[in-house]
Amino acid sequence: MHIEKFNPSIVDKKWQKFWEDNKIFHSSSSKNQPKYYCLEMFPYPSGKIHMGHVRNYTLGDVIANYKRLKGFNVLHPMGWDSFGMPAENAAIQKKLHPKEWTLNNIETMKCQLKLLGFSIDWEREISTCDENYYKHQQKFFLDLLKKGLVYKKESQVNWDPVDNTVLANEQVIDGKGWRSGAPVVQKKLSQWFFKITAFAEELNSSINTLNEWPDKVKLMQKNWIGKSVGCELYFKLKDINKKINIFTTRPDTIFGATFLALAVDHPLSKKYINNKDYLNFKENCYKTGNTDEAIAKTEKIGFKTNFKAEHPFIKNKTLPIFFSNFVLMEYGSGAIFGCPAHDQRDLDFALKYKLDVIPVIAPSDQNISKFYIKDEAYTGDGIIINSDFLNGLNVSDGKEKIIKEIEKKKFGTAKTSYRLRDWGISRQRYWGCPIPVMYNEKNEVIPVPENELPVKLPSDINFDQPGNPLDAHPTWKKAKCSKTGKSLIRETDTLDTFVDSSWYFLRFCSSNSNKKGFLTDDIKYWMPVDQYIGGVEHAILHLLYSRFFARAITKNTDFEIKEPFKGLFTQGMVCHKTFKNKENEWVFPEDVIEKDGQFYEKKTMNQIQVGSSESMSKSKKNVIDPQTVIDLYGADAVRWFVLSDSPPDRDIQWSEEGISGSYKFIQKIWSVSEMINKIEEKNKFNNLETLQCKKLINILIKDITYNIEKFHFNVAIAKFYEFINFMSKLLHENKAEKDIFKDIFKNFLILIYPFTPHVASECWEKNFKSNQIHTSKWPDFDSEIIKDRTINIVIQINGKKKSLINMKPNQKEELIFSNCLKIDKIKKLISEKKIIKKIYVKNKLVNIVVK
RNA sequence: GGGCGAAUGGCGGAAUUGGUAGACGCAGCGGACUCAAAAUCCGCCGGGAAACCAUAAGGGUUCGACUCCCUUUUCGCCCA
Repeated sequence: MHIEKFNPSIVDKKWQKFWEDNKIFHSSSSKNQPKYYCLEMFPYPSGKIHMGHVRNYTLGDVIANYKRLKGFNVLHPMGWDSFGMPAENAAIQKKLHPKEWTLNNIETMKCQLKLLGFSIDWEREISTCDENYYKHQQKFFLDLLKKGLVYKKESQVNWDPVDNTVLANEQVIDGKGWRSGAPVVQKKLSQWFFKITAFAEELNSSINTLNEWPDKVKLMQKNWIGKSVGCELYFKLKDINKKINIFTTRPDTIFGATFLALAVDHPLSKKYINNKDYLNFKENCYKTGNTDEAIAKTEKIGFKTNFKAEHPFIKNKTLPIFFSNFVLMEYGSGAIFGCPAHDQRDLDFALKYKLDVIPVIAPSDQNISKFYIKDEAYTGDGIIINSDFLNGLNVSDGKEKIIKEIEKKKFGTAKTSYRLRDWGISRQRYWGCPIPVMYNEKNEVIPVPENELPVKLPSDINFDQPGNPLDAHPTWKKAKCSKTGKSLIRETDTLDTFVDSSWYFLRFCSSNSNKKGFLTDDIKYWMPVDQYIGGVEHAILHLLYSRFFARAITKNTDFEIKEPFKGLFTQGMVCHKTFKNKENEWVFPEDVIEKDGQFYEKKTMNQIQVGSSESMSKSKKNVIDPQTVIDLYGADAVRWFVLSDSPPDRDIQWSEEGISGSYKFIQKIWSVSEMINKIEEKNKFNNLETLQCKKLINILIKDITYNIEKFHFNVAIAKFYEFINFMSKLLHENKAEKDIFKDIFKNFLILIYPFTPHVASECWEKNFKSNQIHTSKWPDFDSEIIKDRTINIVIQINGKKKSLINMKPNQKEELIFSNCLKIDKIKKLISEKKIIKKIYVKNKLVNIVVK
């Protein structure tokens, strides 16, 4: 039998054209059908798509296709996160206007995404640098200004004195500007902020409702928000009329307090500015540095003062006061009380300075009288002891009670603090959304009237001078007040690009609405995003900002959004081996050739050092261009490969063998299809194998459905291999019956369509004379056919597998045991031993415990 | 330093969550077809002659542990 090869370069284009011409992937505007919103993080248009994009969008595409076949109205859009620094760098380096550079890149990348056959609704395409997008953002900014959620304040920034610009933390490398190389200075600058802290509590508590998010991401957000519940507490100083304020999250351990520790520059230090010993000590403290890391690593040292603090709850008890290197003025009030028994840092300090250690919490599973602290603090929960009215309570009840008491006696107040800081959104750059405000001669903020929006970026811009190009523009910033006619100056800062991406998922719901950023009816129907897919690198900022911004802009509207992303999936990275030549320079994989297990540089045939496999990055040149691979193997093979080798949430190793294996599999689907097409009608076997085939397709339906729902695409793929190998074998042995095989294959094609839509569509057309596979219904499996007529029951002795017994399911326990005991091997193993216990797990195993 | 997670053949990984460890793929080995090669097809493929031993190492819980608990080691991510 001669079978033509499957030719992806022709077939891919054919179907991509068909899908586009017939608008197959456009979501329906009718809102009667159940909806499914599948969204992948939109790309920054940096030039070409990379393998990470391919993986991300393939994962989403499987889900989108699957949900369509399941009968959902699917929204699967794509857009461009198109503002940002690289466009300005390109402008400087290549003398290209940022807009031109960006639009070119979008064009290229859009073509590439289409080459992969993704089922994207391109009619909803958006781009954040488009004024039709950012004009709505400017409106939202003004809304938030009205709501009091945007404000301006002075803040410390990283300032590059050569480029005259603010740098983000990640643009500061070893204390120097990444572009100028000049030492960065700290500067106070007036900047715009979003009041994300107003939502700190809600953003924190609502994390618990996100049960389709990875625990890892939820934890990272919780840690970032950093809620700590505790109280402020005032200690009176003995003999002088002064108080020291401390913040603590463990007021329940107050009876175990044996000292106070203050930051070296605490206000009380003024009393010691003439004390040489103190000054020396202070000098020493500065040496240790002030990062958490430095503090954790260095030995805790203290300087004992002559002051004593009165214990608020124990009459006549005083606590010594130290300056120390492990308390910083920047945190809280620069003072803590030390409870050595229940804090390791405090304990280390107490042991060094021979201070009392009073245990006040005992583990509940231990004998209290025997419990004592040696050199390890006890930080767990337990029962409070040695603590007067708190005795017998657990930690959380103790906290509650002591805080009440503290407030009652006016020794302090309950306080919840958050690590989260307000979000600084000012960027001194050109290629971003202009902040729609102006200033009058008194430097007062005048919001741009809504009917004057959008504030457009000027297109004539000059990057020759350092600093903010907008600020340097000769005319742009000059404006007039529409009411008074007075001259005004525009804000020349633009918005952080994280603002752009904080609401784009709302825009997709109404992407063609000109008047409003989104329409209530649309977001009521489409939101929340049912499945969001992207890299874990956005686990904190982007996802937290989106949760905040969606809340903020829908607050007090007719549809408030709590959580924009119902389900979140974070995919792993695509890795590749790294190559270095003799000169210690990175070498692209395409310039390397393998021979007898050794690697050589193609040009010179010099040997190449092979380094570890790392996530693909341009700087290490360990990148594979998706375009080349698509040209060579076709879209389906590439899609298949990025899904096949590893679970989607882990890193995947790109390999030449892997992609060619995927290509072979695509060819195999085609050859099975062709063989089925050519089965002779007269073949009638009704043999065991065809029955088995019927059973296997039903098992496959079950397995694929289960594994797609669980995001176990790599397992789904293994199941496809297993099935097609079985079919292929029967076809080769000429044991296949036409009608039955066609029927089975029909279901197989529907199942594999979400993964490899081109080859599935082509096989469908060839076998079933229809180009409508996408209108198929996802098949259900027949649970009767799946059932085994006989089952293997494992026989264990003392929990170890010794034998198998084949029986009909649901037999009586006694019968199974008696059959087991008839087996020679089992007889032998049991002889001379006493049967202690028999365990039977229905239809699975028996375990005979002997002695 | 703290928080979180991971470790299974030569490699990537399965094991529907406490019940037959190693599915499936890659690499490798043997064979068929071919003048030959590629492609394709058919076998084998953790160790051990076997009893058995094996899921990073050691302990525990259990009739039974890759799966749960404790200790150790290594690696990864996050916060500083």
